[in-house]
Amino acid sequence: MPTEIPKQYDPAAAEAQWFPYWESHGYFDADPDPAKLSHTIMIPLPNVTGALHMGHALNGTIQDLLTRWRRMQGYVALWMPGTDHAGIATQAVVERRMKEQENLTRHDIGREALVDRIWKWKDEYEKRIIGQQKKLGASCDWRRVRFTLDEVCSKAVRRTFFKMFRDGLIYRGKRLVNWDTFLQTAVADDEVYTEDVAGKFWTFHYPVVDADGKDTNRVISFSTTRPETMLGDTAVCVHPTDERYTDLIGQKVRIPLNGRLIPIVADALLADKELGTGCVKVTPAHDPNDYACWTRNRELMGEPINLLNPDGTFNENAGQYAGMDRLAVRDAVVIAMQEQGCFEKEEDRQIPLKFSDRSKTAIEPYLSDQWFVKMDQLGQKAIDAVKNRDVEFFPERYANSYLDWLEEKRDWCISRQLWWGHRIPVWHLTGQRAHEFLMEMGYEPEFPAIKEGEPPPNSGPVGHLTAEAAEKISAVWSCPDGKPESFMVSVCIADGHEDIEKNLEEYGFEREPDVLDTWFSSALWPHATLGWPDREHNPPMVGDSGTQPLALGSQPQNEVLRYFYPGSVLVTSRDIITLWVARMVLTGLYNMGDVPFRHVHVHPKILDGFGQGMSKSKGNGVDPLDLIARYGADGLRFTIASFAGETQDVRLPISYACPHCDGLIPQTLEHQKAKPKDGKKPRVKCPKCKKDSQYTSANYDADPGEPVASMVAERFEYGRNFCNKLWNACRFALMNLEGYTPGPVSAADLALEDRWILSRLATVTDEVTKLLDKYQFDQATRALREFVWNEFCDWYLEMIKPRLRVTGDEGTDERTASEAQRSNCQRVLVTVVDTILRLLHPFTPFITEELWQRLNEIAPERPATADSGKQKAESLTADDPMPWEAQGTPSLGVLMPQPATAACIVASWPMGLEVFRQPALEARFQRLQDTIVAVRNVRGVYNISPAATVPVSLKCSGEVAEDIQQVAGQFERLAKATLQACGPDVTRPAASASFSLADADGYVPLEGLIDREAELARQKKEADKLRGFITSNEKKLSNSSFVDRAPPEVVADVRETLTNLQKQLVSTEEVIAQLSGN
RNA sequence: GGGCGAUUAGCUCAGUUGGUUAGAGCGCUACCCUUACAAGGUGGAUGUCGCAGGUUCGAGUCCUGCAUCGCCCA
Repeated sequence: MPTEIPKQYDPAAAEAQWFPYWESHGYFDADPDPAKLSHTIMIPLPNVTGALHMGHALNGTIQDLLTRWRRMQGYVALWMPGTDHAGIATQAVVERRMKEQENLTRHDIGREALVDRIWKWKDEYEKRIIGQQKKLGASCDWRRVRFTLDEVCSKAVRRTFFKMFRDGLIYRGKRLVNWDTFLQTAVADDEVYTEDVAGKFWTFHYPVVDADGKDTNRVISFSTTRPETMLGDTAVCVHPTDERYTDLIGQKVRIPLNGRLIPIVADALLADKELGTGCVKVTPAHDPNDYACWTRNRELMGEPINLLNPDGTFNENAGQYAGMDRLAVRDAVVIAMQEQGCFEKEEDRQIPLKFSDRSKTAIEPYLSDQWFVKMDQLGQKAIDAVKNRDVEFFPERYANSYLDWLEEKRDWCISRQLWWGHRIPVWHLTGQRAHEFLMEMGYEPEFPAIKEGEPPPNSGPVGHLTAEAAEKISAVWSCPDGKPESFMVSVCIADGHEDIEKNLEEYGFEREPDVLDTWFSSALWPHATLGWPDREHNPPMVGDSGTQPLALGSQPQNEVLRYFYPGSVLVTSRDIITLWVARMVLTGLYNMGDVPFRHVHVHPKILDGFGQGMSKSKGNGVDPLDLIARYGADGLRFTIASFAGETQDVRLPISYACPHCDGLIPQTLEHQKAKPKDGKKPRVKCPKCKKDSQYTSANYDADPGEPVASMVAERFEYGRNFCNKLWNACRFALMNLEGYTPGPVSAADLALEDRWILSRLATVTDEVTKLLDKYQFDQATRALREFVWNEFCDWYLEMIKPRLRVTGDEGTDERTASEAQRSNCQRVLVTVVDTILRLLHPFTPFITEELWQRLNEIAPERPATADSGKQKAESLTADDPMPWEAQGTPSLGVLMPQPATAACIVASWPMGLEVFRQPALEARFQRLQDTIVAVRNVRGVYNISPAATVPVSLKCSGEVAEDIQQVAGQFERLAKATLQACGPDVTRPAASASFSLADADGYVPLEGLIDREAELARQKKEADKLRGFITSNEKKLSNSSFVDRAPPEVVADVRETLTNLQKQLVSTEEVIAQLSGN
């Protein structure tokens, strides 16, 4: 049976088998269990715009790793899956495709039809994304998958909006926004990028007028890159201390284009004496800096003048230019200024221009009605949460970005002029009827004056129409000019009151067309997904017909929300710390009164081979499925985990694998950018077989049936090779477990190498556990890889081979002893393999499950320490220390057989191995390893045939000799050498190669093989190296400052090192003398 | 302009509170298909730790300045 194990690990087979197994056995399911602690991770919801790339794979790997690890530790570990509707991004993708393929705009098909199409898109990509996550091994509770626009999340959004509206935290105001004239919506700052484009820099002047409005002989010059905005100027601005202009401050100038008179104002923040003419025009409606200047000087300037229609043409405020596109107006205005004699000069210049990330068109600053959330109080609470460490960042430094951003307390613009999203639940009515409406509701509204761009002055408690209705309906009103006909009422309706909505609409109210910013709904993710605001029923799961009735407790209540909130850790990338993390904290505190998670782990970003972040727009994304197909999910995961440290981002050079010969073609920037031209898809040429082929691209799909060069990243061989090594180590173990019987292992049964490997195992277990606690996954993978490969495989497995072989004839004493030895050895081996599989499971779940199941067949009961085999946490409550925190030490280092769990995924995290830790033993063993390596070194240097056995003698103390003798038998296997002599009286045989270690000198007689000159040279080189070390150590010790001021243990260390080095040098010099002498 | 980070072997990266003459994987190289593993084994070569100063008995590590790159915010 054991011989059936293939020599190579087949990831695809394991993946296909074990994921459905886990899922169907309910191992991913997380249900409240008061007897255990919860561990909650909310997935940073990927958006449904497109498929996942390697950045998501890294993010997902870490979350799965943490979830599996905590599950093994005995927590009820919930990893909540789901996706984000990603308002503008998704709508833009669907609209673009519709335009390309059918030449239709959203206005052609209407709101309902467009939303319908986007839902279809969402269904397709949600399926694809979940498919990718499952391939990666994501152990989410897939029954709980959520979507930000589903019923549960929508209810949370609606409730939050209502609460904030009622509490006066939401207001509508005029604001300068980034306007996308193509998509005709405001876009957030983070959806905008800046690029330098070739532009022009014009200088004009305005005539200064006198008190009667007549032109004086003075003019004032200024420069601009956007002359068309002159039509909306409300002032020109100079620096208050600029002597060229001080006498003009307070006077007026005439805009030649339309004759309007505007003031000359002084503003130290906007005007710069050193720059250009020192004077700038002010167009508050179309420039953020000008707008800021206007807010400082509004009484001098009057209202901002908006020139723009939503589509980018100019409106009636532009006078004769109304209806023209803004760029056409620009040309016309320059000509008009020339004709008026007010043109001075024109230069070519690179101009930084903002573009919409969604439509790739230039952004126009645009004054429009938007909804805002006030950030003063909400923001402060979120700041406090981090300052008093209710929320901690790992690595710590990222708390700065969070705090700096929140400190600005900039109100959050939450409205988007889109059709895909949560429609704002506010109904408006303007005019007499609106006034009557309030009267009917029993209100005597006053006529407060409202200032543009400011929240309504009474937006605080204005809203409650009646105390009884305060949970359902809330309103604000405004009346800028105090006349009943300009009375405007905005009513917000809570969720679940369609009757009131209907009544309002019958009364004449119209619903707000805008939808909410996507981040508004994702901000609620940590509590919305758990069913908030419903506190009586658990949230429905996939396939449920309605809400879940609850079994626990006599009162119906949402146990899921109670149990899993707040979450444990948020795992994310640093670029959304402000956009998302801060807002989750803020809404969590507002809705739940507690933070959404205790820890925020910020992981590195995956860059391409050129140092660019991966993104859909750059076309450099790599589909994890391509890499999983080539390297296996575990290989991918292990490699990814090895990237995840706290220092920096990681580069991933990509190649394409030739479909004809598997030759590699390194990816270039051109490959990333290339798009089909004249119906032809770009191709790559293989340098090896010279054939060309289409290749995988994020920009388009390859033609069906074409051989396609897929993306590969050689760095993942790291993980793949490791998995294969593990596979073969376990294959060896399984092949040698024939006849295994469970039974106790006592200290007396342990060989030196057993005690060593168990000690190392205990040390590594401790290290890995601590590293995972600190989110240092890279170091954890290194520790594990090194242990498994360089200690377990390279040394332990080699050393136990003799004990696994049964010798002696049937019935003899030798046979009996050999069988007993084999049996003990098998038991230790089983323990070590079992523990390794458990330690590795969170990193490489598939292969460990596969091996676990195979191990279960042959060794269903395995020796373990008293503490290590049980699922202790089953009887754990929040008040108990977690098992790995317990200090209790089992009295004996004895292993007792215990039944293994049915699956690795539910095995317990290793613990209780501390009894085996023997640092002194590890040090002694290191000495043996050094000796073996030195012999190998001699063999290598002299190129001795691997078939030839060499004799070795060692000169060392009696104590060391005792250790060496214990493993004398291992010299043959490990160094193809026989230990001939060992002890203080050993002398150097003639014609031998030598080596010198800290506590032993070794000689390898090489009659006929040794080249005396070569050996002499080698020894001289060695002596030089030793002298170098010695000199530097002596220098230190002769420096009195060092001896006086350095810590005593450091000084002692140096002394010891020096003594050893000197001893080695003496030995080496002796050898040199002998070699030179005879 | 402000903040954060990076710069270590040909490539990709580690390097804990400063303490031998700096490490890993890949690649390169010599030998080996040795009864777990060639996705492997045993050896070997490879570095002015971005530059310039400073602190210190001692600096890849701390400080200052400079250069280059990346990200965030204005």
